[in-house]
Amino acid sequence: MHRDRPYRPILEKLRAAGLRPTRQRLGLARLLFGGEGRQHVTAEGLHNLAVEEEISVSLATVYNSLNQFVDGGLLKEVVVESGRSYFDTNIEDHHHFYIENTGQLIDIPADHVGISHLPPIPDGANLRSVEVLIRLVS
Amino acid sequence: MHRDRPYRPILEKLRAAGLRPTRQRLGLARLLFGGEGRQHVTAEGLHNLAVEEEISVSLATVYNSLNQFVDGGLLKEVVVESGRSYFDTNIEDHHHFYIENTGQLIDIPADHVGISHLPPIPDGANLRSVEVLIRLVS
DNA sequence: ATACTTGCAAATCGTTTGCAATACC
DNA sequence: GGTATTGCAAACGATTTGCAAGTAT
Repeated sequence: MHRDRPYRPILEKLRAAGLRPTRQRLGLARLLFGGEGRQHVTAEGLHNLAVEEEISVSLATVYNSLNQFVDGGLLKEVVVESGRSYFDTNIEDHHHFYIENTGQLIDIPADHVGISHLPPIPDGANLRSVEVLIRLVS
Repeated sequence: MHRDRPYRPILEKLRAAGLRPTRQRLGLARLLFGGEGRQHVTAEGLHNLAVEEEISVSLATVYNSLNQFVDGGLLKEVVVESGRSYFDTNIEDHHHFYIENTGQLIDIPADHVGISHLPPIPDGANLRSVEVLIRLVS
């Protein structure tokens, strides 16, 4: 690859996830994790962003990359609407506001929600996550 | 309509929601709210059930009916996976366990989860709901 | 050199819709 | 009779996949 900005940390991120740092994965990762760092994106949104930034990548590759980033622990998927997937660059435990009419997602740090007790987990099951989703309309 | 079991309460439910009690809506409503009362269904699951019970109804009508039931306040939609919608006959405020590998949903009554504090709601927004989803794997 | 990745177009999945035939009031 | 509802098939939007061409190590 030609002499682009190195972005060592992003390159490392990809390697850490076991992904070859290809032109398109580097470009997408830079949009997601570099500089201003997007919080929440949809596949289509990220593709549009890439097009604006002159990063040439197909929508199929955006989908594939997002899934690989999720599998590699670089992103979390947030499900708030059936039919559209959001991806969150915040991979820590946390919660969300979802503004239904605008489709906007807003992070809520885990410690801003106090959960005082939970029911016992069904036999034989293992806890994956506890997600609080606060639906709003504006 | 021929002399089927009357199921007065179900008929009333439909009327209350402003829906004509047609053969297929009555059949579906009976599956959902009558007797054993299913908790959680998908459109396809309900359609299969209908076929088993010899209720002749098309998948399109199942989808339409489920949406009408939601609009009429007879059902709630639960979003846990993008790409598939679950419908819940429990219309009270409550939470869910979701067993990811089996796709099983389990209700948690609202008072089994203690939420001690929430962050302030963004300006100009109105609260719709607070949903706790506990993801599990078994 | 080899295995992995890409892009395109076609395929798939769940869901919605147009419209003619049918059922409800 | 007039309007709402149904069923089918076609349309849909989001996402995935097969495969030939291109790229990273």
